[in-house]
Amino acid sequence: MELASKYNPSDVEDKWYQYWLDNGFFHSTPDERKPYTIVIPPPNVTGVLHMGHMLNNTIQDVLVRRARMQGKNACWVPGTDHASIATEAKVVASLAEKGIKKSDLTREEFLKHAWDWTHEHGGIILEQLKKLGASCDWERTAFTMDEIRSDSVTKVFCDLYEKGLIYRGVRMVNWDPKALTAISDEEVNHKEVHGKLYYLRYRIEGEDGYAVVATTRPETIMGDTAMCIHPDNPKTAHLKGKKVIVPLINRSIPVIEDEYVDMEFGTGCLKVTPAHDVNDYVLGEKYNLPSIDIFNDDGTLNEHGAMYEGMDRFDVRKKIEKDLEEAGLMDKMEPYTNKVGYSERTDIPVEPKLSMQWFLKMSQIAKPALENVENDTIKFHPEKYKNTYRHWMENIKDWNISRQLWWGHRIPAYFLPNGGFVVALSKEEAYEKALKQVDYPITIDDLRQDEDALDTWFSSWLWPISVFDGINNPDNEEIKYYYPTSDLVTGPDIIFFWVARMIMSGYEYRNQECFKNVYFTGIVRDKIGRKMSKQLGNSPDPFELIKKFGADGVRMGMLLTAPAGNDLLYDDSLCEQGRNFNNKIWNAFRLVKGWEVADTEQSESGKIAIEWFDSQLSKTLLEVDDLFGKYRLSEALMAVYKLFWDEFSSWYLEMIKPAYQQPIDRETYNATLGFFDSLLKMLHPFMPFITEELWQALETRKPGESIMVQLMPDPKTVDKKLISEFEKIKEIIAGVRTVRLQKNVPNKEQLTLQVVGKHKSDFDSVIIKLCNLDKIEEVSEKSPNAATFMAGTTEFSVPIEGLVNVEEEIKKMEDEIVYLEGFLQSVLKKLSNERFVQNAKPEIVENERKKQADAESKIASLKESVNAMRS
RNA sequence: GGGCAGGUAGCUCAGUCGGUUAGAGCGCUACGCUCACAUCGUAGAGGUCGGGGGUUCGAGUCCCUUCCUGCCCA
Repeated sequence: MELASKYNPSDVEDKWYQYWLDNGFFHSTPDERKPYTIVIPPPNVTGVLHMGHMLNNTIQDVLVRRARMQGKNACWVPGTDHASIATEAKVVASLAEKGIKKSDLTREEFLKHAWDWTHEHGGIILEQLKKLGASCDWERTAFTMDEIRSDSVTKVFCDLYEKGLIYRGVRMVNWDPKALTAISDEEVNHKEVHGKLYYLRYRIEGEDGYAVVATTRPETIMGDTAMCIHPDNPKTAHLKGKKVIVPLINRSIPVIEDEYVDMEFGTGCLKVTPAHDVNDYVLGEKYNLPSIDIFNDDGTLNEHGAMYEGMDRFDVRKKIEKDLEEAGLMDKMEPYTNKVGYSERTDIPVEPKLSMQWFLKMSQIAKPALENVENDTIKFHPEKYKNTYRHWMENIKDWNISRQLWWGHRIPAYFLPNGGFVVALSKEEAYEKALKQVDYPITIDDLRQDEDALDTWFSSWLWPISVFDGINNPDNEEIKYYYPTSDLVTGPDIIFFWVARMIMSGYEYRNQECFKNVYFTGIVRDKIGRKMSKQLGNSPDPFELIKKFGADGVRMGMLLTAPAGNDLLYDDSLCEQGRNFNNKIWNAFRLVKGWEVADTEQSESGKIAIEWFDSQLSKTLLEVDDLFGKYRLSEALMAVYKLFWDEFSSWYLEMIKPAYQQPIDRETYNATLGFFDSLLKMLHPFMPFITEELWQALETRKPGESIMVQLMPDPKTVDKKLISEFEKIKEIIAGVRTVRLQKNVPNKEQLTLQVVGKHKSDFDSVIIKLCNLDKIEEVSEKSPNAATFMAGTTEFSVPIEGLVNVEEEIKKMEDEIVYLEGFLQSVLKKLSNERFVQNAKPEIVENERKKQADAESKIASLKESVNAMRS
């Protein structure tokens, strides 16, 4: 077989993915095996794959493939969510390009456009995942707005309403004037903004003089309905019981007193705008103040804005500043930094706004969700996120679940002609309920369904249940088999949006955890730590990367430096490392498959190599198991990487490698194929494509066979003694190599190795082979013209006629003696300390004694050599 | 302002119960195109663990304090 010296991933990746699909290896149905389930964090249906998805889905695929190879019935459910705000915004924008305004369309017409858009762009991202090798059960692909999921959402809404957990009310909400919808508290990002603090003069009614109010938002004065002072503040005491005049519009408002006012801040006078500030809203409620809403939904001022009607809120701020100055009503202005809430979706400042919304009461359903994370029924990796989670859960607020959008699940509430509403699964059912509720004649057409849609998270929080249809059919076979799911892999940025709420719905609807482990990935950043973003243009195109480094290379790149929860500073060199590793595997395979096999007697070094590597492999298998158990995937990969590259390629293969153009004995060859088989299996979860390609070429396979459905090798007993003895052998070999390098002795020139004193010769065949020696001999005194080195406590020497500079050798040894004596001193210091000997554990003391003996023996032997060379 | 996480080699990170003169990968340096691989091989250099104080026979590890970074919340 002729194999190129470089591995070319693009030759094989599509072929094997198709093979896996054709053989149905990704598909799962319930059976008697143990289930292993992951539900994908559904990406936005109209999104495209970015580096975060690459990381996240690589991790999921590694977990799923490994579980499958452990004999579990692995099921990875893919899907997308409808992302109501983002998608609606995209559809509105695309319609605008065609000159169509959303307001000119009916709801039905708009939704048709939205579905068209979804069908056109939806699923691109899932196709992209296939390039990465994702072993999702594509037959199960779900969408948050498909029929099963939509029915589940409606059902859950009705159920929670029946339970009294959903209510409707006027509340101050975060209004996004661009998306034209309310958003939840979690969708607001607070940013520091450099602005001004304006000191405005409010004339006191019926007398001369002003009360000065400090505000960052002078444009809201038209909504003022009171001024508030602290009852105990002497500075403002003269205002008690008075009325003041709102600047420019000359409306008279009362002065109220409340301890809420911070006496230190500004002037001690607070303007109260109940319609436009959360805290003012509370004051308004308390003192029964009128609310004057001065804004339209799009952030322009309405008729209450007086002369500013129709202008945008930020334009008004500039204009009113001038107008106030001209009117002599601006006392002063100061630079000021404060925090402003921005919409996560549209990145514009959120407007606090009073509006009628639907809310879900959280306190009750949060309880089991908190408890079961606290008691590790659901484990977080890394654990530190438990803190974040606890903090949020203990301070939880009701969830605003309505959105003023069309794209999404419409709220199943139906208004009655003369007020009131009913909540029902369908309009027909609503009509039946309505008939019972009203005492006047109505027809079904008199019912008007709420215009609003539900928050997207109100559908994704059901995901682990709804993908198995566990809401509509709570007793179906699939939900019973696959639920609770095993692992969830997601970013810490959606711990509240999604993770916490899934946990709640899990307990509410299954009375059980929805997953056992949550693996929080880091956020992928660029080399210098910036978040990847389109604006910065610092995000690589995943497909260019796959083209350049191969899917396996990119997967490895993503994993290597991505310990859970740590941000990943992405750099192309990571994928390069992955690609290089693939090439290493490829070439190791080329070497092995290139050998001619003969039925000759097994070589001594081959025998030793097999015995040693067998143990080494088992040792790594156990390590990898342990690391996976702790979700330390990058370390698990590194363990396999080192096993393949260092132990297998650099040591094992060199040990068994036949001489040039010589055949290898069959016994050694077969063992090597066995090792290769095990190594490929260990590597497969990380690098599915190359491992399948080579596994198929390792032996003749039957159609329909695949490495991905093989079982992981079982670890055998690890011979620790053998492994540690072999580590010493490596040291000796490295010593000889160093001598060659330093003395410029080419490899082909045979050398003799002398051991000063006793030497265990079991591994001599290996040392002789790897160092190209003619023999290893024990000597009582080394040759005068020899380069020397220490391995352990033993001194070795390599006689090299004419190449050894005696002074240099002596200097080298003297340096070594100085170091060892320093070391010995520190050991002796410890041992001469009575308290150490008394208090430390016996094995620690014993170890120090051994160190002392070793150091002394080394020093003695070196001194002897120095003396011998001097004489 | 409150809370959380973290500061260990040039970079990214491990470091368990306090116990070898602190580890890995990458990068770097020197030499080498030895017939699997230069996407490689061999060898090597490189940290005193953010600063200060304390506990201890012994501290990267425990305590206090301080500085810095990131995240979350208000």
